[in-house]
Amino acid sequence: MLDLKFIRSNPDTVKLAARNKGEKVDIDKILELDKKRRDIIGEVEKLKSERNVATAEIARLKKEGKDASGLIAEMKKLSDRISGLDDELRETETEINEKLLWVPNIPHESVPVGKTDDDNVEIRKWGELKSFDFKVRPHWEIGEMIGGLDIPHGAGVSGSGFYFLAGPLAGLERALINFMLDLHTREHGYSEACIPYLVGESAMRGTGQIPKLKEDMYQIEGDGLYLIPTAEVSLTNINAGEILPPGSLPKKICAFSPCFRREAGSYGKETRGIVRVHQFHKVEMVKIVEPETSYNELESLLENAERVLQSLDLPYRVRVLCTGDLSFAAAKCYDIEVYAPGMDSWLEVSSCSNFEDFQARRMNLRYRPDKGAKPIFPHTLNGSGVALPRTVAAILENCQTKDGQVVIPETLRPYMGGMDRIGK
RNA sequence: GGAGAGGUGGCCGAGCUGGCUGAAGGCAGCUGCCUGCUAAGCAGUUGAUGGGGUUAAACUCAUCCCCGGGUUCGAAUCCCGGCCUCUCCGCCA
Repeated sequence: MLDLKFIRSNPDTVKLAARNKGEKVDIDKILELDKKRRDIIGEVEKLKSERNVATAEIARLKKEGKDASGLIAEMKKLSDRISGLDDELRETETEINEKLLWVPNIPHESVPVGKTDDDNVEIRKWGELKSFDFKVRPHWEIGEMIGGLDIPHGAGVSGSGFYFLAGPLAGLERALINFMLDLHTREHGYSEACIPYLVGESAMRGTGQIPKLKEDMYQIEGDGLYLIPTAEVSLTNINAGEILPPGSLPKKICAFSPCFRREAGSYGKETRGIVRVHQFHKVEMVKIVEPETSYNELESLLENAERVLQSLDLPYRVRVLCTGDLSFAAAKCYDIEVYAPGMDSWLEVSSCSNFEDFQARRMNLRYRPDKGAKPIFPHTLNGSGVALPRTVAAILENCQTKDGQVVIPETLRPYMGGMDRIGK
């Protein structure tokens, strides 16, 4: 959420940002409502001030045993007017807030202006694309060959977009989770958290999934809860509504969680295999930091995520998203895409974003820089470190052998009881 | 799920037979003073949001005692709904 005062004094900046992001919002309508709101406030507060004076007078008269009925009758009328104006004010504010929730964050000046995925700019590549002296297979074929990737039964139990992992492949999944958490907690300075997977509507609003992306969320009927699409929601909202004390930033937390996404409207795209599913596991990193430091923190967050792929020796590229591909709440975002030779495509396994104070404002998360200082909105960031199914797919495809085995990356072997390959 | 109790400022804790109570008292914090040092003591001070105002402050007005409604000239105080916490019972990994 943007600061209403900022919108008031920089309407053109906000309009341009929305246009570059491909969002339609009526800023002028918001400004008009804001004007109306301030007019009402001026009037209603004047009346309340009058009432406060009269009320004290009534109290005094009564104490002295004098008659106050005339004044009381007068105040009754005044109070009616006040409550009428209060209603109107409340309605106006509700309307403004509702509209503010639909105003996207402003892209950072370093973000390239563009429309689609094609306008994203590659920052760097890491690792060698391996050459194979046999016909490389996509991960779903390898998964079937070595056993353990069971998509049909997932579909049978839960519908399309769900799958089972079994045996050593399930072990690979668990090894990856443990490895990533160990890396981030032991070497990157994050503290580990176990988090709620079901969250309330206010948390979803806080990080920006609601209202705009509501259709993509699984909702629990009857309880008003949502299944998290990412651990970001629980982690970033952890101190929502609070004022963090001096010295408490930066706060760096990571967590493993399942992620649930309806993927509404994306059928037909990338549906083979396990690169687009309704439920997957992910290790997520979240930072809450002082505003001046947030862009440095974004770079180190990105490095933390890259380390995962480097340790696994998987080639990847990093791209900075253009304005049109940037998500609603983000000011800047890097995607990390791992190369999958079987599919001959780059799979997004991490998004590292800086939201500046957009989320903090929505969830009223504040920070007091020094004792006695005014609270400010901290900046929030998050990045996947990294998403599992696509990483598993990339391992299967990059580490496959001619005779249909998969060589386990050395880093993971200690996590798999020393096992060095999967397959017959 | 059933039965009770409760949610007040950074913390503890009064007020809750409605009226200078944004809120006593205490602790913590800050600023002076004082005392060889420390401790103690004395005086003062310390919340948030929004409107107006200012280059910025100062200043000023309104609102805020879990949240949302209601009663009333006036509510932290009374009434209704919700959320959360605690205790006991039931259930359960």
